[in-house]
Amino acid sequence: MTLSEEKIIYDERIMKLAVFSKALSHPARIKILQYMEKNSCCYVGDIVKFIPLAQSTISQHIKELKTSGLINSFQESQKTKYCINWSNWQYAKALFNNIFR
Amino acid sequence: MTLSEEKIIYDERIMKLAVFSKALSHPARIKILQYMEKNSCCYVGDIVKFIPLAQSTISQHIKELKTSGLINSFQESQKTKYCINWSNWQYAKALFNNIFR
DNA sequence: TACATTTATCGTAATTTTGCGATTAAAACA
DNA sequence: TGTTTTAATCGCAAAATTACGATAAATGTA
Repeated sequence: MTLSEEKIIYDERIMKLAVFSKALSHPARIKILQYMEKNSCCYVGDIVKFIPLAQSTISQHIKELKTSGLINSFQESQKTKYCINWSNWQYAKALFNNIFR
Repeated sequence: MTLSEEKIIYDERIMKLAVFSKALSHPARIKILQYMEKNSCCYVGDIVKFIPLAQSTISQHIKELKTSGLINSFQESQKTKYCINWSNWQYAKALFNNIFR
């Protein structure tokens, strides 16, 4: 990044795979996803009870999962419900299947 | 890590999945793996020609892939040959398949 | 023997990640 | 209305990641 000052361009699918992989690269985030898969959705409080990390830390991990596109959120008055984003989930599945072909 | 000073213990499969995901969480490393998959193996120099990053940076990425267990290395006099570690590759495939079930 | 090739490693800087406690904001409830 | 519940965000510190150039070590070649 010194000589050219240009960022390398990677193709779209590689970037998506990197983003999904990064989402999965922390064990707490894997546990959160597993919980959501099993229970279809969750609230932040469920995960706080499930994983021994501070509420703010759990919130941050969930935010990252959301940024990756693997989950989305629905406002339910005072609570926020988080669920797997199944279309991106399928996309991720396809990308991982493709590389581990 | 302040109150308890104890690290959370995650189960073995979750940790492995996190490690494999981290390996895949950088686009350059994905490209390296794709190159190796196609060409069965590679030398550092091949990747330096393939991806516009400094040789030291490529070396670092390859080292990380090796640490993750997804690749291994064989010394060939002055060159080092890197190849996919197929048994761990299969293991990774199974873990990703399992979570994206 | 001198030089070239190949890769690893060191030192460094910039950025990102991880984790926490404290605080805030909004809705629900008594 | 005051209190509780739920979750987001801020500020901060420690650690890890990413990238580079410089250098070193080992082998091959002229």
